[in-house]
Amino acid sequence: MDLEKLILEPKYSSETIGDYSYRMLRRNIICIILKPGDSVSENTVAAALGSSRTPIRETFSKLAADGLIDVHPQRGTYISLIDMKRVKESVFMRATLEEAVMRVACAGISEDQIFRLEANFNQQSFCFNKGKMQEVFELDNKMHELLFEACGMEHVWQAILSIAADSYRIRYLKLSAGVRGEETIAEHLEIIRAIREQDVERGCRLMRDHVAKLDEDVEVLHRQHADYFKNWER
Amino acid sequence: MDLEKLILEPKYSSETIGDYSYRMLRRNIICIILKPGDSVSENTVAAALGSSRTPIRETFSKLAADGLIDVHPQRGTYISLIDMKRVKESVFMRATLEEAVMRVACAGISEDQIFRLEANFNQQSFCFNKGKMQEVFELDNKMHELLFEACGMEHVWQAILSIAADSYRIRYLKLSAGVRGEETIAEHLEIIRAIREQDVERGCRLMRDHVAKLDEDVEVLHRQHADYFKNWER
DNA sequence: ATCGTCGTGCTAGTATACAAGTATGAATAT
DNA sequence: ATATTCATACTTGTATACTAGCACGACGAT
Repeated sequence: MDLEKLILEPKYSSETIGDYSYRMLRRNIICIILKPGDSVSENTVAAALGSSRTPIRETFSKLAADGLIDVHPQRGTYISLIDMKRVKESVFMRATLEEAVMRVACAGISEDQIFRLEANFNQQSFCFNKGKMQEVFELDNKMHELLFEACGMEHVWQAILSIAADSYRIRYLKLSAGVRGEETIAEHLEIIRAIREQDVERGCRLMRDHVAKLDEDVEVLHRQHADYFKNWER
Repeated sequence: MDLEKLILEPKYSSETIGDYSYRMLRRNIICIILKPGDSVSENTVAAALGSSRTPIRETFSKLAADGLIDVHPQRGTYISLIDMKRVKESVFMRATLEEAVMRVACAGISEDQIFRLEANFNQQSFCFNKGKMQEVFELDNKMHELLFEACGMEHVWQAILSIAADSYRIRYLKLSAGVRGEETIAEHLEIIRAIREQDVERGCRLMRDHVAKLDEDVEVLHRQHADYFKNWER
């Protein structure tokens, strides 16, 4: 185990150690700093973050619920492999729900909500041109969250997140590999335009296709890092 | 706080105290033994279950994620009010996803899967006639889980569960009040029949209506227990 | 050389003690 | 009678110590 390379942002003074360690660990797992199969232990993480085991245990419990770690009592804990079965289900779920939400959004959301989406897109475009892919990644996620929020579906987005962690790892790998960066942003622009023009059918189709594209072009990832995956069978 | 009336099933020897306490607390909250607004504390629960605070803390963390308790640091923890906003989102999500899953199921699932659904229905009907509403409640939930499982969507069902706790409390209240018990079971029969006959459109419509009916006839609950709810505005 | 035994060190699960902040109510001053 | 102060008890957050079980390697018997 090798936690020196952990990316550690500063801790907000208001947040508890438990919240902080969850934020950091989740981020490091999704960004493949902690690699699938790597071993972690409550003790070493606690030491790396300069805390005791108690708040780390809470964090492990949440990460296990996310499917990001596998806890084997009395044996050890490991960063989970990316489960393609889970990814497939996550894509099905997102495609279904985001289409339904697009139907609501295209029926009409407030001008302010549209502005927020456009402002987010503006930042995405800017960061992409500057090569700040980490920021693009987070803005992408945030844009979808904004859409659910605009439709009063915050909790539905939370539910999606609860099984989307593996999809995030794939999305991050693809972004790192330079796969489908520009196209993705272009699709975002089209989606926002459909919302503005209240073009329901086009918007739904765009969103359905957009989400489904997550598991396109993943073969190249599998070739490079076959040991990151499980339940691959395509 | 008044934990004498907690229903405590025996603990499986294999499960940890953390898992056991989560199972018991969740059950007692959903069955309104612990009432919305009631105060609970890590200490008193630990004492009631004869354990220390550590595993109870994990349980509290999970219950908070489910939206079943509200933790106020240094002040106290309370059984959360039933959030009608969350219920509304949960119904939207279930209606959308269960329809999509029905589309898969009606396209053809194995004979064995259909048998399991029918066996479950048979038990539902039996228990209902015997007045065993607690069992009916659990078989109802199980039936929907079986359907997702038959379509290879176990994780999607898990995601639904992650925001469905409040809906469960409502469903339980309705069942206790004798609201729409028989109709619900009749609908289950129709749904299974549609699957067997591979009648996609009828199956989807039945399921959509079935799920949406959760927030029908809830006014009577609100009249009886207005203090159980928040974000009521209908 | 191979197999089995046992000890050592690691793991996660649990118990307990302490820290820091909040609500409450009694005591006191006005 | 009312307002203020302050001690106290209770809350969750954190740290630490202990328990039980597994992996692994050294060592010895065969």
